[in-house]
Amino acid sequence: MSIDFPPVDEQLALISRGAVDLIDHDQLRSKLERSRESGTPLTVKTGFDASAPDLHFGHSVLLRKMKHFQDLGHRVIFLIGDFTAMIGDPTGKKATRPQLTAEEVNANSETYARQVFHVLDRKRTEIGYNSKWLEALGSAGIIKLAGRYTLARMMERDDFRKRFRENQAISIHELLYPLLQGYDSIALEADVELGGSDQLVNLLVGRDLMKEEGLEPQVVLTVPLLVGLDGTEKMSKSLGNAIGLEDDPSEIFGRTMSIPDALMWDWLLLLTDEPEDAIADKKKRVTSGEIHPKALKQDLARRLTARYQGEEAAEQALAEFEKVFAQGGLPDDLPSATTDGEIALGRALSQLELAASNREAQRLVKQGAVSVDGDRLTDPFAVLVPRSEPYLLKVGKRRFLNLTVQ
RNA sequence: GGAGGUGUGGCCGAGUGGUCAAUGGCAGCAGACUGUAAAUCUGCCGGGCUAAGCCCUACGGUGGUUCAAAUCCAUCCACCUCCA
Repeated sequence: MSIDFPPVDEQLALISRGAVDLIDHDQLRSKLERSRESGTPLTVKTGFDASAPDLHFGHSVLLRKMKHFQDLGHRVIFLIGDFTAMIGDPTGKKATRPQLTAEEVNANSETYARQVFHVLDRKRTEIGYNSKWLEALGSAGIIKLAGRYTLARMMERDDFRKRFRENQAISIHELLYPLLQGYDSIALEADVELGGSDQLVNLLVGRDLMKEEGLEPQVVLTVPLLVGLDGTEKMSKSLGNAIGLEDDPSEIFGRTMSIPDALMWDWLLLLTDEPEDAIADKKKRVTSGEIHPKALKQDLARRLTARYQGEEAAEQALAEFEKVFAQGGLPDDLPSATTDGEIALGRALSQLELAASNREAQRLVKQGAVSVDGDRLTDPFAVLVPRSEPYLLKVGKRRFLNLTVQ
């Protein structure tokens, strides 16, 4: 069966949108031309490390790029590195990574399989596992593969060179990672490989190995690493600056609102399909004072929430956000709890998990972070006596609780 | 095979017998300011106790020396470097 592809220039524009590296452009063009003439889709490979348990917006940048290819009619392979997970990608690392167990890999793969389809088209995505061919390679195959690359070339990499120079350990198996990843491209006969910009050197190894194998080398396309909520570090769950694809609507909305204004432009480019000139125009209008940055950020937050949680939930999240933060009001559904008998304020906070510990609770109260029925209290030993109406506890800006004292 | 080094709170990193719940930085939390931002300023930042105090736990593990140990000794573990 053959497919009608959009004009090559149109495809190139969408593909290169937001990209960091494209190696190389002319080769991609000729691949696209051939594909269009013959009606054969390009094979687009994206490897995912099986080490990340939950997907977040950072991953979605890459997933969206995959989606672009999908929308254009190409064949997209979501390749789970279950075999390479035994090594762990050394890219950018200062130390050897822990090797995952088979169980961890399996669990993570399942999570992937569920979460990627928040972005990708389920019916048109192939999921692959590189153990399929890497296991078959055997030790002889791996030695042969290793023979195609030299230590000198491997040490051109900044991460390895740096570790070597600083007398940090580099295990032999780490050198195999890029080679095995490159072998994936051979096995799949990939036309294009996508990855984060930190993956550039790994992806280029794939190109080299393909050439040696007598195949047409893959085109390498990298996308930027999304900067997280803090506005400086790349988004990662362990840094706590991430938004998960499966987070609650109010979380997605609220966290998006918390990014620094300056980060909005990046996010617009990488997380939405808004045309680049439209983004530039908005930026100009914010600078000139014509648009308030908050309005723009709110719109972005609403759109992102809607994408993963639906329009309705997004509207609700927006309304609630305005009510709670802009107007100091209350959220719609307040959590509630009940205690038996009178209780000191500080104790109530720790027992009800509004604070991590008693000491923490007392600190918060003393710092003026706690209000009861709208009045700030600063005495952690203030007693909440039984009454028919619940007390409204507020800790900081966003922790609320309706407390009934019986 | 030989010689040496390192292991401190979420992270980095001081501290080499008491004044150390442990300097400093980052991260985090809270307050002020705002647009819930950012930047800035301020405070907090192991836990328990109705507390300007007391107690418990903590400096890789275990055991010891000492009135007193993150600091000394022994031993074990982990990691690293150099020489061969």
